[in-house]
Amino acid sequence: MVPTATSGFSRSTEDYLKTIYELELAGGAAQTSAIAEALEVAPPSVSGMVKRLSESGLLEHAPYRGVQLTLSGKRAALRIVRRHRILETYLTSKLGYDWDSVHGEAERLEHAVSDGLIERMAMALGNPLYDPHGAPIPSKDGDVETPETIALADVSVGAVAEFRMVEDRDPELLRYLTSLGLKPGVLFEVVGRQPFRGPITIRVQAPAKREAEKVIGNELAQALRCVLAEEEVG
Amino acid sequence: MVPTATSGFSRSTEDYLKTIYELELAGGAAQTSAIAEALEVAPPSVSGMVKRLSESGLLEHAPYRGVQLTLSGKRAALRIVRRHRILETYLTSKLGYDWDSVHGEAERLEHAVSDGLIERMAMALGNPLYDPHGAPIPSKDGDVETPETIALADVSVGAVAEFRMVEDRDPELLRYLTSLGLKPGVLFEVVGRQPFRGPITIRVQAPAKREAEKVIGNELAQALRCVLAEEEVG
DNA sequence: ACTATGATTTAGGCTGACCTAAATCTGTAG
DNA sequence: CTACAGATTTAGGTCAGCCTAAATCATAGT
Repeated sequence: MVPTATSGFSRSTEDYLKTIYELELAGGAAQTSAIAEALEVAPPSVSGMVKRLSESGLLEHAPYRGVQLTLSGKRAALRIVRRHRILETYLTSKLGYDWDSVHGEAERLEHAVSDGLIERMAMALGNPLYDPHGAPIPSKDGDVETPETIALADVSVGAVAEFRMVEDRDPELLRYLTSLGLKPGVLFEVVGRQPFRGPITIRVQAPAKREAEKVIGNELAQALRCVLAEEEVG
Repeated sequence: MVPTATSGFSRSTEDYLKTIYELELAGGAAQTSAIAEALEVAPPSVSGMVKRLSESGLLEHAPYRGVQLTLSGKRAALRIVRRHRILETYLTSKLGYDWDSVHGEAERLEHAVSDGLIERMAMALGNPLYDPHGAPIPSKDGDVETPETIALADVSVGAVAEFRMVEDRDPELLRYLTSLGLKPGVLFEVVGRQPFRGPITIRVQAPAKREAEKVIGNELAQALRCVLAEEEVG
């Protein structure tokens, strides 16, 4: 009678929609196996749920091909993404959480908070545009920025770039970035790169600190989204 | 795999435990029908759940007689009560909610927040002892005050008393109390009472305001928990 | 053009939590 | 002491979401 979540959809439905949305962003149509892996569920469970979701008009299913959110599916997904990111921002700004520990909390709360509470949190935060990991927060009516970023691994040697964004899922990775002084907004210069997908050396521009050089493995450097810094005029 | 709630119990289980705890407080052993009514569920559903809960050791069931929480059941129930009341307090103090609109929100969130988040909220509030409706907040390890209160309906004419506490479930009732100037901590004098369970007239001691008289129906007056004010010495 | 491999779906089952209808118990009133 | 009313439990069914095992499809490589 009283649904678990506040959308009229079940918690499970909300999780599927969000996951599918994120997979679509990362690469076209979401495959059954990718959804299954992301949700830690067996592939047949995905087939079953996909059938229900497509009967509800939330997505379209081309059998054996993949799945695509409809407009209403995308709306519902973006609503969850907004909640998730506002929650993460609120927890870090107002309750002293570190950026590496907010994901799990937001993952549960995103289904339980009312729209009204989310808007109050957003208001209390001054309607932020980015979450603590640099991800853009969708607006209430479902518009999201899709930032043009490149992987740190692709910044050329000698260039100065700004670290903008990283996935929020891996606490260890985030703690490691903290230890490197890397968080969204930080500028760094690429001072070297080893061949054969080798590690990259950067110099982080820490304010009023010695600018130590840091070495970053290629795999990690693929996950760090950056934009090239504007050249100073003069 | 990942449970809905953070206790290892299902949301439903948590709701049953909390409800049974509250019914026990109000009058000995909780009856099946009372649980069913409180949870808006059919009586056979309660029988079924009670069986599962007693198999889990959370309560003892005397068939046809009623149900009583075990120690571990009570612990789990008090944990939810604590969460509920801290959430209500947080929402009113930090996010501008009125006391009439926090119950539903807390009802959903109490199952989803982590223990850590609850403690952070409690900390941010300065570890409050009462929620916005005057109900005592159980400690982390499950101690609760059981305040000695009497119904406003039982305060004798001429006496001065302090309004202490009211149930949080009925938003309309709470808004009505607001319109009367009644909230926990407010002092009032009983200036009259009509016979045959008739209405009661009180004078609320509003600071720096004209002390208008208010008339309160007997049924409402039963719901308002009060303590007699200490006599001023002198 | 065919076949093997991997992805996907179908088939068939389970569990928690709910329901209605029918049976059974309890306590009270005569 | 019995019978009945009301409360409770049992019986039997549904639904969402998950599972494993088996069948089916898509495609890449010969």
